[in-house]
Amino acid sequence: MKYEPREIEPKWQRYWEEEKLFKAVDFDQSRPKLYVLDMFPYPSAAGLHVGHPEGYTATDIYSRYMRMNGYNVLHPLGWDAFGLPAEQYAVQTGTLPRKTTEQNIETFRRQIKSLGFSYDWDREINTTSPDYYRWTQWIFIQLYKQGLAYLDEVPVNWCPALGTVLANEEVVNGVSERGGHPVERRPMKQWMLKITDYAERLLADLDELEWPEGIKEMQRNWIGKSTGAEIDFCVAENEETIRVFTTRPDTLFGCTYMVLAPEHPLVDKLTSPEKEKEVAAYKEDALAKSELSRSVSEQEKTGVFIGNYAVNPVNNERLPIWISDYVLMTYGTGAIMAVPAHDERDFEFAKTYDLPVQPILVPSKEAAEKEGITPEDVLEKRSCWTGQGTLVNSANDFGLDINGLDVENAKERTIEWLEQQDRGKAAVNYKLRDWLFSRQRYWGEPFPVVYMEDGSIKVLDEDELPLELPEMEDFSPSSNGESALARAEDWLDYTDPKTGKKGRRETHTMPQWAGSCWYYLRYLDPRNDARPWDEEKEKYWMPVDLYVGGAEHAVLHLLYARFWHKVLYDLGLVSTKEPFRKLVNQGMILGISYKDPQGRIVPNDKVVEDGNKLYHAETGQELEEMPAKMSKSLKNVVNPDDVIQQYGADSFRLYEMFMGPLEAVKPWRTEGVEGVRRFLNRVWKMVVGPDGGIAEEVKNSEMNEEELRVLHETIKKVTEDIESLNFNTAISQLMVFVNEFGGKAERNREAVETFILLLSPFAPHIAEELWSRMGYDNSLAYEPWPTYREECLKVANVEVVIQVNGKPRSRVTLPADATSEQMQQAAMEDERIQELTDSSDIKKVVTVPGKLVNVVAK
RNA sequence: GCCCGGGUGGCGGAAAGGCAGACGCAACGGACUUAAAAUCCGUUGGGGAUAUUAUCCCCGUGCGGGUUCGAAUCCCGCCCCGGGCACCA
Repeated sequence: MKYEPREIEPKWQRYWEEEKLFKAVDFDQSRPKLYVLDMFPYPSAAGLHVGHPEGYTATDIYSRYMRMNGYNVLHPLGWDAFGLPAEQYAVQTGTLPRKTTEQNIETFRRQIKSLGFSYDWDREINTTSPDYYRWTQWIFIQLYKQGLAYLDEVPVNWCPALGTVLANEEVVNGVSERGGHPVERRPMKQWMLKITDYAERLLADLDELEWPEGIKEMQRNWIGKSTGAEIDFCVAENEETIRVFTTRPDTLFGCTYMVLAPEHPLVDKLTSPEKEKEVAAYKEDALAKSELSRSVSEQEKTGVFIGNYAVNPVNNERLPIWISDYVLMTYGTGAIMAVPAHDERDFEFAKTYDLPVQPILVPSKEAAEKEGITPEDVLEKRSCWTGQGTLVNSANDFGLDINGLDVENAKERTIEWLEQQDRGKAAVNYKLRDWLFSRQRYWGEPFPVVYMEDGSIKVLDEDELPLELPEMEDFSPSSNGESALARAEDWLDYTDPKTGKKGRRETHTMPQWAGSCWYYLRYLDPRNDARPWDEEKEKYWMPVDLYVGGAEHAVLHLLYARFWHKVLYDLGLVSTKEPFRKLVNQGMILGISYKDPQGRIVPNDKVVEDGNKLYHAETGQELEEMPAKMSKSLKNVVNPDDVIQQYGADSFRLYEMFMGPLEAVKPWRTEGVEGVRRFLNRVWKMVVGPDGGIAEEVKNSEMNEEELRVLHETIKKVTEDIESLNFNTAISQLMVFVNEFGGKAERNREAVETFILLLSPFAPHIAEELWSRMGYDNSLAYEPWPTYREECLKVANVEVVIQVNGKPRSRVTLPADATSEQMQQAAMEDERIQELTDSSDIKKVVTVPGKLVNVVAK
């Protein structure tokens, strides 16, 4: 009887679902809890692609394994379904987003279920369901009440093509991350979340997380903490002071001019009458520039002198004040002290406008040499030096002398002096900015906010939630920066049920990230309609023990969710400081593509095969294989439905895990799926006979030493590899087992049963089927995980390598527990070794017990 | 430019400082078959020597050095590829 995944897979999927086999039990005190979470998918119209199930398979294997180890596993899934792509798709097809979203979810659910994952489907959630988003709104209200949500008129990233503003995180190189449309800066009234209040904690608490170092580093860079000083500069002939932030207070004596951001509030006040025209023109220019042109660093520096001077607090030198767009209003104080001798940007600007350069720091000869310059180059203003060195020309008559100090001590001393003089203080700055939280879109959570006629802002009461999204025929955004909701007449008008006062609802909606900021908490108590979650359940299940998802969420989702979690923690609503204890990023799966000799990637439908070679159908150029990101345009997308149809879900799962390490980027090869399918065929034939019963070779026979060793080696390796998520090597060990036992005339029954259990987390359908054919009535999902016996791993004799000067020259078989002396003796007696060493002196002999002897001879 | 990853057969990839290439794919040879597919068995890093089939030698983990009895693995200096950040004072 043949292995037929198409028959057995749906059967077991039905069984698991009907029996609710993977139900997570709240408050089970008899077993330790384990929360294993996948980043929930965004159900697109294209359906699942092969990248999604990679992480899901990994967490499924781990969950199934841990259940067999006696854990009470919470492993849920849901849908992150609000957001721009769904709305755009709905606009294109002319259907309601709610409808298309429902269809997409249905497709995703069907596809995911066909892979046999052990989710607790009773906990399925959907961010677009009013039962869910009422609590997203509720959390927003808590943020508002904490003063962490505020309205601000800010220059934002307005994207005309998408008809919405975007967060800084959603703008990449000046164009929208989705779609690549141009983005311009434009002042608008927006909801902001004060994530900056949490910058320090978001940074510090990274240390306690078991996350990939790279992701933590990316978050650290994003938060961008710098320590330095704030220094006040008096303006000559004026009452004003200009405050700057600098990380290099030690270079204050080298400051020769100042620069303000063009938007700086003091610019107009400080501009001299004769410079007004020029300044106004420059400001207009700078503001019109998009983020793109403004952030290209190679661009030449421009600026305008505003006709006024500030005073350097350490030496009373007059410093011309300039404006330039290389100074950003959004970082620090929007003003800088320029130290051209020791800052590349200031140096470049000073060269352009012929401003004075004052060196005050000399590098050591060696340090300078490494950069290909000399200390004289710095002192004679030919080179800019930003590294370590010794301070010079840095003393005044008012008690500050930092000459001869190194950078660190000079910083400290300068700050001390500034504090004494009341001219500055130590300060910390973060690159992180507040989170722009509104979108001019229809398909998102409505803000529970009303603008009252008297000008006040009212957030809705808890009993007014959910504020449901009105159903609209036309939900395209308006061109003036308001969302479609501005046209929802009936919905807009609000009358306070208690006071009777009237108002108009907020027409913006929340960004896609809102729903995913707290979904892991809703899984704990998904049907609670009195509270977002039960606090006791939260205490039982949290934190998430393992979180698996793509690295593209390194800063966005993962930073936002941590921020909300910390707010909830401060409100006493959650019991842990951090939501996700251990994080793993699965690597992308690439498609097979081809490149021409110029390195250009050619779409797969333009590739023709002739003999063993590949050619471009049109140009005739010879092509070379090259993996590339799967995309419709390259025609290299693999559809999981096709793979499952042809090879089965177990083969699909096994192949995705066998390709290579979970975190690595790997190219998809359908031949590889055939390989693991062949493996499962051999597994089937190892257990099942031609009549469908147990194969007659499976019996209560004695195992020989080698079989015993392979069995226990397999238990050990598979166990350890699942623990460390090295699924590829676990699978190769399962293959080793089948290579050993598969063709044998006698296959020990116990060994075969153990093997089925070891295989079950990876290929659960075939494992269940074999288990039941072995005569068991119950699912194997809660069978105890096999354990290995140390003594069975040992073998009586081992082959010991004998090296001469580190090169393997001979091998001898010795008892595994041979002593160093015995090994040495065997090496010396070896004919080949004697031959090789007889004309030289033996200097020493190194032995590694059970492995190797190295004879060092000269 | 800066910060992370990573470079091992034809390909995906294995290797607590101890026999490099486990496991799989592909390829080749053979068995079965009228034939093919499927399946099974065998070979497969490169070069060379001896040679009735086995034995041996040299080279080989991006490049160049170093540490060590011994390096894919550790250290120093480069090159290339992938990802992230990018006028953040």
